[in-house]
Order: sequence, then C-alpha cells, then structure tokens
Amino acid sequence: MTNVDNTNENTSGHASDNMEENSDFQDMNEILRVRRQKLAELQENGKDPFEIVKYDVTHKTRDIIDSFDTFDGQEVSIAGRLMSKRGMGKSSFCDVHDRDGKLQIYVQVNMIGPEAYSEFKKYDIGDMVGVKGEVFRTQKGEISIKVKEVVLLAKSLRPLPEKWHGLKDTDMRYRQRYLDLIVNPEVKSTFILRSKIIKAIRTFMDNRGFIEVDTPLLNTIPGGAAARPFITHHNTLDIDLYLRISPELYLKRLIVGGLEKVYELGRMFRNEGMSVKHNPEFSMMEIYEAYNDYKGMMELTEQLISTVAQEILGTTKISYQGTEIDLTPPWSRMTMCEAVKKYAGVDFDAIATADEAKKALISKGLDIKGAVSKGEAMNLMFETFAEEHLIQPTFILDYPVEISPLTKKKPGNPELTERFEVFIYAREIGNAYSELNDPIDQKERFERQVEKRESGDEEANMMDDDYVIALEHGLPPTGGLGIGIDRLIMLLTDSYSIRDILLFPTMKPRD
RNA sequence: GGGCCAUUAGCUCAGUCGGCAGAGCACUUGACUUUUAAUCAAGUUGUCCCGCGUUCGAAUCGCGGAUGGCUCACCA
Repeated sequence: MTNVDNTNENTSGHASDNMEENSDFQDMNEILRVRRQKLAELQENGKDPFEIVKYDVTHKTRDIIDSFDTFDGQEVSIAGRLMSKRGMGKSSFCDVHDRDGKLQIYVQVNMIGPEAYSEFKKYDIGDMVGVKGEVFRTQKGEISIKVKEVVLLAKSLRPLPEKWHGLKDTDMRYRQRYLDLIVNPEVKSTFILRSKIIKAIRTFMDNRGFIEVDTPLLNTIPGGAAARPFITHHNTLDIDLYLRISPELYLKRLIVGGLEKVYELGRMFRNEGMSVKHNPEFSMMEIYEAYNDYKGMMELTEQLISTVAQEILGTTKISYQGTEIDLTPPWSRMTMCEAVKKYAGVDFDAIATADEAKKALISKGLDIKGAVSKGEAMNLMFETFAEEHLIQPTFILDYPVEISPLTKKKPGNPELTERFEVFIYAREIGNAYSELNDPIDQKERFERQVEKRESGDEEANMMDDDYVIALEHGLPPTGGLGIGIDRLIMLLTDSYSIRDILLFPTMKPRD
C-alpha cells in the first residue's frame, strides 16, 4: 500500500536508457559537434593535441608585462588558455591567459606559413595553447608576442560562458568553479589572496616561535566545542569515528607533552546548519601557548590580524561590505556584563539568582525554554542585544562558566571564566581562554556536560577520561585561541558569503 | 521548516493584454596583415524547469512539484 505512489519515480520519462550512447552526438548542439569534428580531424592527421605531454614555458605573461623593457625583442614562450580571437584575414590577435595575467599574441600568415595559419584559425576560444615568439609593442601600444610557433596543447570541446558578463548563476559558479575561475577574474584573485593570507598567518606564527602540528581528524571522542559531529565508520576496527569539531583537546595534550607553543591550521567539520557564514567543513586555527593566559591571547589576536592585513592589503583600515573597519591595535575591550548593561540595559551585577535572571529575560521579551541559569541568561541577552553592535573589532571578556566547560574560572568569581570572544562586523572571529588545567574541576565540568547531553543537548561535550588523565600529569597555565580562518578571509577579501572564499563549498547533489 | 523572488539558446538577458520564440555574446560561411567588447555581410542555435488544469489557443493564467537565491527560525 505504501509503495504504490512511488512508481512515478521510475516511469517519469527515462525511456532513453538503451539508446543513449549512440545518440550523444546527434543530441549535441552545433557548437559541441563542430569542436568534436575539429578534434577528430586533428587526430586523423596525426596531430592529436592530447598526445602532447609537455610544453617548454620560458616565461609567465606577468613577467613579460612587468618587465617589458628587458624582454623587448627577446624570444619567449608562454602557455595558457586562448580567451579571445580577433582575426583579420591573414593576421590575428588573440589573448592568452595564464594564472597571473594575460598577454596578446599576434599571429601572421607569413610568420608561421599558410598551412599552420589555416590550422590556427580553427582554434577555438577556450583551447589551451603554447606560443613561441618575439616580444614587441603594437602600434596601439599593447605588449604582445609576434608568434613564430603556436601549438595546440589541449582542445576545448565545450564553449565558455559569455566573455563580457561572465558566469553569474551562483549555483553553476560553485559547482563548476573552474568556469568561475576562468571567466571571472575577481574570483581568481580572491582565491590567490586566500592562499597569501594563510601563508602570512603561518609565517606570523612561526616567527613567534610556534610549531605547526597535525592532530587526528578521525576522533573517537569529538571534543573541544559545542557542536554536532559527522559520524563515519572504520571497517577494520569496526568502530564508528567522528570527524573532529575542534583540535583543542589534542593540542592541550601536546602542551602537557612539553611542546609549549603549538598551532594547528586545518579543516573542522560540524554537522549543523548552513548559511552565508557557515559551511559544514571550514578552516580554523587553534593556538596554545604555555605560561600565558587569555590576556596574552588578546595581544596575539590583535597583532596577528593587523599584521596580516598590513602585509596582504598594505593597511589595517579595511572596507567590508561598504563599512570601514579599523584593525589597528589596540582593539576595544568590554566584559560581557558591561556589554549587556550597555546594549540591553540590564545589570547582571545586580542579579543574584537564576529566578531573577529569568524575570529579566521575560521583561526583555525573550522566550525561555526549560531551565536557564544566570550565566546562560546573560549570554542569551548578549547574543540578542549586544552582538549586532560589535562592528569595530571588540573583545568581549569574562564568559559565564556554564557555557565554558574548558575554561579557568576568574580568580575571586566562580560564576565567570577567563575567556574572550572577539567580534568584527558582528561576527565571532575568535575565541580564547585561560585553559582549565585543574583535572578535578575539569572532570566535574565534563560530568555536567554529560548530564546536559543525557537530557537531550546533542551539542554538549562527551566525557573524555583520557584527556582528564593528561591533565592529571600536569598542564601548565596555558593560553588558548581559536580563529575562524574563513571568516577572517571573508573580512580581508570583502566577501559577502563564505561560499565565495571556499573553492568548493558543500552543495546538495543534483538529481 | 516559514515567507518572498527566480528558472526562456552554450552564456548574459528581453518577451507588452493569453495570439508564429527574441536580442547580444558564442558558433558557421565569406571579406579584411596592428586589432583589442575588432569590424562588415549572410546564416545556425530552444524539453520557455517539470506535471496537471483553465482556454479555440499558455513562456504568459491557476494548482501541485523540483532546483536555486534572499530572508526569518535553527546553529558557540
């Protein structure tokens, strides 16, 4: 009975399964057919471009453009994708694009001979070519190569998107990112910038005496953050494993082991909602420094981000989505309690009990589901009323202990912890603690997390006994910091969506 | 999951009141030996996202569905 309605999935028009192979060619439009015919002709004449294994490239187009005076009159060879053709009978101008630039080539029939020229005229936009010739400047002043030899290095069998408007369909841009990179120059430069930013971050950390380490992506206990993990399975061991949500607990084991200053910059996986700021896999850097605390991490955060901005963009005053943001240190500092007082008008210093906190929430029109502690109430108010105002870089200090299970309590105030989050453009960019190193306290905090988990909170931490044993061997006082690398790159590249700074963002499969 | 919007040629997009499916780029043929969004002449290109309905007639109107975008909710 229940299956009857599903029959339409099998009968809805896929009757062509048995005749698909041979009808491919007929189904193609003219552009596809013509290009395949050109390839077939080349192959029949023993000139199959796909048999070529190597081309001797002496220069990149960027080098030639940047130092024309030294290349003027010299012979060079370049290679790249043919992106435009301006043919005028017995001579042609074309643009060849390589990674960092483009260069015009000038092909004349009496330079390469009538046979090679007529073959060249069959090249299509999108073909990969190698070109050898002499550098010169045209009458209109454009640096070019007068071609002595041109080689087809790969035939493009499909047309590129339109040259003037580029590729706009966002879905296609993400699914076929190579097309996006070919036709939208600003996309290519964004990803080149991403690479430079990450390199600058690593250089900064290395210069400060940190070592980069790699810890497991496959975890038996996913810890260090409040997030739902992805689950996978190892066949030989026959156990489920989790993809890591944070490297925190491994990195602190390394501090116990005496590595003192470590960082890891890599991919995290969180099985949660997707948005303009969230992708299921994303890059984060975590840093741990022995004998330091969260105040030291504040200084490190400011220095790191402002130094990278200065190096990559040449300034610490950036523009993000039309808003000026000043990354010049020092950044403003405010406790969460102060922020809530300022933006919500509620003074949590004057609130003693969870009941009073609940009343304060209700008076601000907030919904309360289940039991809410004083700290959770303050955090909720902070997120609701304060976060949106934190446009310029701002450290928010002293988070409630209930939502900070891995953080040292503030001396003299057991309700709060030595923790900050840093916000830029109302987004959380970083999160840092004075790390909790008391194994007995840690064990109790885990137990409280386990209780939350058992009462339905899928994001609460699991008990990690092995980590507690590591702490029992002695973790020095340590400062720890996590920085959302993708969000930082969004800021520095002025990108609206996280999908614009991930080459292949997670997509729902088609069909 | 809710709301709003979109889906038309390989790409970017028009398509009026329901009346033969359009443009630019790309492509094909021809002309052109310093062009550059080359130019000029001629030509080709369609599951109008899918299904059902209303109608003499649907790209256009109605209902249902798919995909995507934005947004709200969710989400350290």
